[in-house]
Amino acid sequence: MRGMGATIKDVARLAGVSTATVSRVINNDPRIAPTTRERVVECIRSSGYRINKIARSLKINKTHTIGFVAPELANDFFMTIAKGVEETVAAAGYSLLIASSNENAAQEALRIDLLIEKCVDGVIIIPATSNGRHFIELREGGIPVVLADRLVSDFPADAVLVDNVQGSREAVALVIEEGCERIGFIGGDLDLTSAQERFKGYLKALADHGVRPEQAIIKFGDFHIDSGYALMRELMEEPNPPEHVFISNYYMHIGATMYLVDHASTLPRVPAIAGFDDMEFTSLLGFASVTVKQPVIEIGRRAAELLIRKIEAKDKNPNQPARPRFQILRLPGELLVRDRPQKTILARSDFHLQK
Amino acid sequence: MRGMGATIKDVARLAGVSTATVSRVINNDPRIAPTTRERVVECIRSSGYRINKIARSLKINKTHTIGFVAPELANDFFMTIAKGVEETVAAAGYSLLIASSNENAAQEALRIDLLIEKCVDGVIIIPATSNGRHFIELREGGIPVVLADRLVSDFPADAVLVDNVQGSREAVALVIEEGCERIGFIGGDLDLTSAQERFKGYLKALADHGVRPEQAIIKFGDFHIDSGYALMRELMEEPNPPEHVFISNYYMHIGATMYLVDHASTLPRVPAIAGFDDMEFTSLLGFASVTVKQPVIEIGRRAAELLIRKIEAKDKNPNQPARPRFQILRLPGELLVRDRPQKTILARSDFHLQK
DNA sequence: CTCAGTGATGTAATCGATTACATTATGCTA
DNA sequence: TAGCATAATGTAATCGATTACATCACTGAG
Repeated sequence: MRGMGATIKDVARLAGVSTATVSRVINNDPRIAPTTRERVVECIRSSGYRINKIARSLKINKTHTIGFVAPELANDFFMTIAKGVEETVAAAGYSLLIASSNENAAQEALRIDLLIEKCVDGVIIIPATSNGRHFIELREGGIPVVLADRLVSDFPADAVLVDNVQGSREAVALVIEEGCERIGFIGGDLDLTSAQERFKGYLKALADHGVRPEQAIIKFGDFHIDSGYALMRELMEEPNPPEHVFISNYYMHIGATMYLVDHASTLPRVPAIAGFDDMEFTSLLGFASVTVKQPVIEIGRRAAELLIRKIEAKDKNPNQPARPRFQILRLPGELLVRDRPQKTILARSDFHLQK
Repeated sequence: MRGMGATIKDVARLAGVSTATVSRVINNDPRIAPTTRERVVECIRSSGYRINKIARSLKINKTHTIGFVAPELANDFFMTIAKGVEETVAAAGYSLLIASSNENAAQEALRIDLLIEKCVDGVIIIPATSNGRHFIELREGGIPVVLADRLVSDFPADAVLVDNVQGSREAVALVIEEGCERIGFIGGDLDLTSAQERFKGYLKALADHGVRPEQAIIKFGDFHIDSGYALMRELMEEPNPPEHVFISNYYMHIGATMYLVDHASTLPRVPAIAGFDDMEFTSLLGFASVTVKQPVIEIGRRAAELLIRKIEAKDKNPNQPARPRFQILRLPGELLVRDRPQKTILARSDFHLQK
């Protein structure tokens, strides 16, 4: 913290006024005489005074800080949401206290405790698991919450996320309509609502077209690169592998692609991939046919807007809002159709370490 | 902020003790009688009391918060540094106030002002530009600073970064030793020290081997995908394009690869790429020969450790540390050698929007 | 028995702001 | 010119903790 900066008292003494007057100048209270204001402003400058927002927060009971909890920081998807959030809250005069839950409900609970103690004005959470029991402490503390990307059980709340069912349903439908009915599925842990919903969309698309789902070519893992790699292997080692695979997240898509690149030469037929998520590098993944592009930044922006609205509503009317219904905003995904799956082969080489 | 939570006063009343006693219990002061402690603890639980760290911070003049300023949030490299920082500071009991400078010195200055006013205990900055004049306000406020990844002029400070010169020098040397002397260069804005240093390493490697640099195949841009794409085009449109190109950052490497993929069929010869940075997706970039892998998380960890040491030193001895010399920690990069540049072609297709 | 020492707890000032309320000065009306 | 509205500023309580110092009870030494 600041070592020995001037305080409001120092400025007051210097300007020969009371601290109340200085405070009013700082806060642009209109009933300060222009000449006084000028003198105070000058003293503020000459003393190098800077407001201490900790003191201010204590008094006005508002920190202008919002908490953001994500399962992981080094993750393009989550951090693009964070970017949307930061943009939006910064424009509204808030700053962002960020915490990683490390994909772990216990750590998530700890981080939330900390945010509460630090008196954040609101919180945006990308839940680590489907377990939201520990979020109720926020509610008890009267802290507005908005969830992003995923929902949780035990804790109904406002949330902003993509329309997962619709997205995967459309992508899979498109593949079927192009003439391929046997579509494999690679998905994330069904504990996560996003994984559930994307699976549901897949099943719906099949049902819409009278296609019966086939156990053997439906695989679940955990939304990470390695899992995508492993599951694509499992699929390709089936007696009768599918010619098209729907992969329900970006990182699994990458892992699966890596597997195909590594084994392209030995596979009888390289499948095409329909994928959920279209991120910065998706266009480099050689086997993609269709992808569902999430409006990722927009998810962050909307979540932040919603949160700020809630905070300001609460500021105006601090007694029970008792709003009984929560708002779940499902933004539409965008279907990106690529050329027919390429026949060319993507190159990948493992490296060996030198020296 | 919290609506109506119990305060230390409420707990004190409930337990029939003074607030001092409650505070001592909270802070594990040993001279509290076991029976009293028990009673107070029970009252804390039953009242749902949580400490208000804002009030505490005001009194003890320490927020246990550190600021982190990066040029961009949705960036794998910066956020991997952030991950290392978060891990480390969280373990030491600090939390992270994060801000994006949007690659813009003016915004950077604003964010730093805000961090000062919020009384952070220290700051880690990945500078947006080489201009560090606005950092001196931190010094004046007595706030410890550590820079990461880049240095700035006008503000000598502790810093943690990779050894850029050494990394690019080794990578380029390796290419030369493999028999290719005409190596193109694609680099970032020389305003950034990282861009400067990597260029310097390139030149040094050439000089080491008696190779004269060739203006026409040395191109500068801005460390982004589009710039990499554009510069690779420029290079390939030279009358006599090089057969090997050194690209001095991850995103430019990606952009350049995209250009090559898009134009592989029309190019007389697709160059191999030696690159600075080896990130999650580098192995998917088909033309890489050698890459310099930065210890990215480690940069974040070390920066955080250094900062925390400085903070704690200052806590112990708040008067002028006046340490005259700053510590610049240059971590070694790791050279990753891939198989010879692939002859296979990576596939990429642009998409068209449907519906 | 007295008194110093020790342990447990309380009193009250303090951190740096904000703000309700009080006070004073000023101008305007009748 | 009295009287009152209004403008400008000051006084002091307050936010919720921490902590130096004071107090008090008890123990054991002399």
